[in-house]
Amino acid sequence: MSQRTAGYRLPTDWPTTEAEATAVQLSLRERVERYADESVEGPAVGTGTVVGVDVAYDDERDVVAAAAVALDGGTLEVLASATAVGRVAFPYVPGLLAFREIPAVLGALERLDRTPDLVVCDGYGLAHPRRFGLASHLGVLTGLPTIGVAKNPFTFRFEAPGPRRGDWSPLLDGGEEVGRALRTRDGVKPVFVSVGHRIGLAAACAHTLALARDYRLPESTRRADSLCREALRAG
DNA sequence: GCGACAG
DNA sequence: ATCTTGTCGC
Repeated sequence: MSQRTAGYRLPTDWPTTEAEATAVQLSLRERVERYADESVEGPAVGTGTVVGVDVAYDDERDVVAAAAVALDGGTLEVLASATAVGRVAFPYVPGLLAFREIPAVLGALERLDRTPDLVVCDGYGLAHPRRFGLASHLGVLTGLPTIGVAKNPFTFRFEAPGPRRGDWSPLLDGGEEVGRALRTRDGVKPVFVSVGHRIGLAAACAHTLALARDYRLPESTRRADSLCREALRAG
């Protein structure tokens, strides 16, 4: 026992400075469960409940809105969704995105009446300056399997993958492979996949391809993106 | 010191 | 992230 029964909760000591935030990352990264790249452990592809999370901001009003959308991993149909609106908890600082997004994301997950088999984040996991991006952080705080699917290569390098859907190339930080540039649509620019918690890199890419069946981005993040924007207007 | 920099 | 219409192309 002890996966979670009482909901997700935000640590009471949420950082307010960059130094504190960085220290938290260095500490929590020890708690990430890493699987081998080709590991078949973790959530099965094409089944179960996949949850996409995303956040939208209105810096004018200092308001943030998050959304969590649960999809059927096989049909990609929406099963349930939830949103949370609050105050911006941290400024945007490259490498510290999690401190800005996670408070609101946990609120939305809390209100979601489903237990995710996998959570898909809009951003990075392992592919991070300190190997502890948004997806890694959310995974550690919730205990759930997580992956990060980003739209930009951040500070990393990569050779263009082949032109077809499914083609990929290593995403590199120096000589270390921290993720993959994965083509989800023929002839369209790739997305950048990295593992968060309790999943391997090949499985993370397989899930991404299954979710990005009709568009470049995973259906989970597309639904979460539109929903949090809608919630931002309303809230 | 300068430039780059997930969302 | 966000400011923002139409438009070229399959």
